[in-house]
Amino acid sequence: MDFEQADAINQAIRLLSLRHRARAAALLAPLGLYPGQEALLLELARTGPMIQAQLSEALGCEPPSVTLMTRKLEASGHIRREPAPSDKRASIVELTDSGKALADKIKPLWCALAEETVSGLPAQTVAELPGILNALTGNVDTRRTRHPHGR
Amino acid sequence: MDFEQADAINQAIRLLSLRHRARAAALLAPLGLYPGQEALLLELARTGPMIQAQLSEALGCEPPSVTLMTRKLEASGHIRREPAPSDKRASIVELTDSGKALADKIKPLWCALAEETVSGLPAQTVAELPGILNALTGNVDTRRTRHPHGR
DNA sequence: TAAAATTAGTTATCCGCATAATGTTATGCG
DNA sequence: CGCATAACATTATGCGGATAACTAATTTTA
Repeated sequence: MDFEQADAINQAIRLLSLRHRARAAALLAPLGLYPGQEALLLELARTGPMIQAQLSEALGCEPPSVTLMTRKLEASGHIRREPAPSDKRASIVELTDSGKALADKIKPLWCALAEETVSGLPAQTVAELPGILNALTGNVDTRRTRHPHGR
Repeated sequence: MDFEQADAINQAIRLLSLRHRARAAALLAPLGLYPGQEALLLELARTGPMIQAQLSEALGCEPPSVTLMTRKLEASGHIRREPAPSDKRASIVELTDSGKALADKIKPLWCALAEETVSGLPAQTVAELPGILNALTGNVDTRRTRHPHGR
């Protein structure tokens, strides 16, 4: 692949990251949320209470990031952390009523963001989009797919 | 659009951002670069010297971000900043010899990253990918959607 | 031409996310 | 058993990127 084409792809991904995140930030700001926090709330709303290690896995970010996110969301009253009875190392994270209400407010915003993002594209492209993006992600994911002679 | 589908799209974009950036970071680390800096060096290599406001426009990030990036790249000797003769407010940014050499080292890495990213996808999808991603970006770009398509 | 508005750049501060190092608890094995 | 190792969580630190507030220089306009 020549550099022009490679740069077009890499730059497009970089710019999409910046703009999609910025747009998400603008939509979430009225709810008092920063981008990234909505993923945590939605995951808890979808799957139910879980410990931080599971959240870290589900969100695809590292445990220290989850520590900070949960601390802030706990401070704002949207989640609650309780010690896990079966494992004294772990904290079970769950939504408060406030957090559940907030998750319900996020959902329509999330739909609006996705619709805005794909507007103007052919329906077939939209339908294939998640699969394509996940394939790209899987190709560069060094998190789960550890290589034999890596690190 | 229902929430499931919307979330699949938004989450896929979020995860791709994280993973692609992380992979870029791993590739750039041996060169002493952090992700984001390569875009600045490549833009200068492509277009030549320009003032920071033009860099900000080209990179799609805000002027304060450019201030920090240029300061660090100047400190590591890869770029040089000179006062613009025609406008005493502006600084002209250009690559040093070290910066030019570094840009040439980045290019193969950038090609490798793009190839890795799209590996396994049908050639037609790869060919359409930049256009699709740019369309998505344009849809959520609240910054300034002028320019058609350059580079 | 003097005043107002715009533009270039910097500083300060915030957030998300990362890695490294630390303390604590579980667990696997000899 | 007991001890080494792995796993959960946290703290500290650093980077990219954002906004807000500011200085200084340029342009517009009254």
